[in-house]
Amino acid sequence: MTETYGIAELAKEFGVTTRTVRFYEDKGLISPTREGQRRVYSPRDRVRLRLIMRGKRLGLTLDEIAELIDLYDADPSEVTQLKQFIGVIRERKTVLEGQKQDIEDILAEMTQLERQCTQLLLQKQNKK
Amino acid sequence: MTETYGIAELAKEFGVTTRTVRFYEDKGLISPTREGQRRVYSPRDRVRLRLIMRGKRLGLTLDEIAELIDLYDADPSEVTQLKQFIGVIRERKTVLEGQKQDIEDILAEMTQLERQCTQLLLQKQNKK
DNA sequence: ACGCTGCTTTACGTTAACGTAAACCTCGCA
DNA sequence: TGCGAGGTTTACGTTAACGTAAAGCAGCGT
Repeated sequence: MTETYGIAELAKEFGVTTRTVRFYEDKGLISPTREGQRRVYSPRDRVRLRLIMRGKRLGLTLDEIAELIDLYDADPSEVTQLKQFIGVIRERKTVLEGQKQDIEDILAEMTQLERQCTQLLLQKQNKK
Repeated sequence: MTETYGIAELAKEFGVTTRTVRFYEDKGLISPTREGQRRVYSPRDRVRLRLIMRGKRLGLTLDEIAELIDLYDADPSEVTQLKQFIGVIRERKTVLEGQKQDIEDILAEMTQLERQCTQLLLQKQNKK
């Protein structure tokens, strides 16, 4: 018996509403089974939700997230598919590396700005 | 005479439409001067546009970007303001560091996935 | 004078990602 | 047996970030 979860349970864990969880199902991002009319979520569904949240934090759209999830899921056996698969991964990597660079740039600037402010603050307090 | 730019010029440089540039003005993100009825953009406006684009790449909303730009602009002289200012910067930094971590995690996974695929591809080709 | 090109305002349309409301099951229990 | 808590479907509403279309001015080349 593998573990299962209710919708409210999962929603709470990820800090979203049940509406949101159902919405993701509509979009085909997760596919819980049913127990009567109720949705039952597996650990696999939980993993997907975690991936979705991570994607959202990165500013991806749900469609983009769906693409990425499909990438993990699809078990490509044909050679042409494999090559294409690798291509998509590389593209994604390039984008992500760009974003990482952006973040590092901004972080550097902010650290600098923070230093200046702290400095200014110290000066002001010494004068008093 | 400091350099100026037309709207089409700037739009092209940043790969957006003129509509977008005007939209950012509506939102108060940039404030070009006028020459008759035409908009005239300064180097300062260009810098703002660059900041806006960077923010967008990071998945920030325009409102959030506006906040950040205000942070750079506001020249805070009061001590309480300064402290608040530093607080906001630290919050932002925390968020950004989280995102950076997310990206690094995903990048690692993708590299791994890519390796597996390349491996698989080689095997297939050797068998032929 | 005419027409083209580029800019302008005004305003309605569109997509993504949910929010929110209504109306209906159904299970456990007081 | 009644009912409240939590789940369900259906469907219309909302916000952000523009797209797109209409209609009009301004300069300038012929």
